[in-house]
Amino acid sequence: MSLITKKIKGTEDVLPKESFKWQFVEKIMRNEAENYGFKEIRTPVFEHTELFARGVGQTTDVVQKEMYTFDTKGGESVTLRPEGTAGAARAVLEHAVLNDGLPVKVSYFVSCYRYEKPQAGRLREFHQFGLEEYGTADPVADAELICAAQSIFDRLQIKELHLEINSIGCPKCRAEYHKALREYFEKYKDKLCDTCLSRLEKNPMRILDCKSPEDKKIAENAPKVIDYLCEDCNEHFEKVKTYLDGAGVKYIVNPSIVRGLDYYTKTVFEFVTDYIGSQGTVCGGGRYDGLIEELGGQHVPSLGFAMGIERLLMLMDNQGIEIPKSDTCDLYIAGLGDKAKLKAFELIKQIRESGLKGETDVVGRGLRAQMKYADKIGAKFSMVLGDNEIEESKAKIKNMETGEQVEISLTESFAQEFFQVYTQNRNRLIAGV
RNA sequence: GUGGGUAUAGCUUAGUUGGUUAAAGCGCCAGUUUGUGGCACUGGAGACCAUCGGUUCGAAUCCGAUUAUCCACCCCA
Repeated sequence: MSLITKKIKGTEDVLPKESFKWQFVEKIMRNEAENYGFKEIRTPVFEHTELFARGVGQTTDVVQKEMYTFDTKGGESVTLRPEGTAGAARAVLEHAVLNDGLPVKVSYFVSCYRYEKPQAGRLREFHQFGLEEYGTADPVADAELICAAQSIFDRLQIKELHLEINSIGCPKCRAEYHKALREYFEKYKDKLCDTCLSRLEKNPMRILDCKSPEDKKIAENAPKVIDYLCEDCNEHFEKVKTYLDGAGVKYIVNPSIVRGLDYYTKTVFEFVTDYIGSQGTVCGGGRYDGLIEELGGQHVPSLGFAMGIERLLMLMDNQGIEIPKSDTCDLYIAGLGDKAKLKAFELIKQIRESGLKGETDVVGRGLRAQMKYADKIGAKFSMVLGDNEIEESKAKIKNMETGEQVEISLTESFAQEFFQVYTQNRNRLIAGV
């Protein structure tokens, strides 16, 4: 296949037959975000490279080897966003949104870009829905945020998605912990895998979630973060758990949850499933008390999460969760002959102006083919329009499911009359008659 | 970046030990006479068998390379 009809590696098209799935989950996410008091924020796909380097962290894989970075004609380095948090934080800072009163709660739906090798649940262009909250250090905010994510999953009827939480402490207690970890793993230096050896220098916490069985064994007896949390962090974590218990949100504490982005502090969490292959994290987030300061603002304790839409959709698919299709057509008018086709064209416009979905033939098909088409697109009602109908100024509306026909007139009140038939039918459906 | 699997119509696949016009189901289009869809029937369009090269009288089939794609590591949503 030639280049011009080939999509870029790691990207995906959402085709007309499946876009309703995206629209459905987006709708629920936006709605639930509103219920929790989050307002949408929209930011550009690209930012100054420096933002991500500072915000996400110089040492992270995302920044070091996965960013789509390029120079503009003006010579500045810009980067396609690899995640949504940094851009949102930047916008909030730049426009002094924090002055509008705290907390500031924002939601977003964004495409993200990372130059990785594609596999199940991992794309180069992917989509995230996220919530961010700025200006609260209270553990109740952590719990509320997690609740919001849980509510979304509940409304989407997702099962077997486990919430795992942990606390990685503040920079102070984490430094202590890193030290202890290094001391511990030094003893097993000759047994650790190569990647873990380099982690020992860079970020020893990552050794904890190494998949290698041998390393896992060694990590089992490694010092736990929880034991190294300072009093403040420990109390915070305990309270988060208490609030979650209070809200009836089930979780397990997993000390090996680490999170790969530098900005996280204290509470971190993931929603994990084994329904979608090895990339099982559908949602990840936590607290990032230092981020706003890192970007040049005041000390503003904040937190947030992001969920991967593609992974979510894959999960729902694999669990056989049916997503309701939106109605495609309320009335199809089949026209016979030039005169009738013109009339059909006029009438269908009235239907659309009345707020309903209407279609008529646009490819020049015969009656039978038009009826087949009406059936195929799932039209609720159909109407045949020929010379007879025009002469009598009356036509029959056919219920495509029951075959039942009702006569209505082709006057200016056509759309209203159809609307009556339409609502009567819908009411009967609701009443279960 | 490192491994492994797979490449035949839009989709799912068949193609027997290399042997003439590459097959089926679904989907798509048209028709089954007089103005009504679903079912059924008939017909049609649609594939240089991923690409390039090699072995052979002859390759979708064997060999090699390339590309794409999938899966895993790594990393993360």
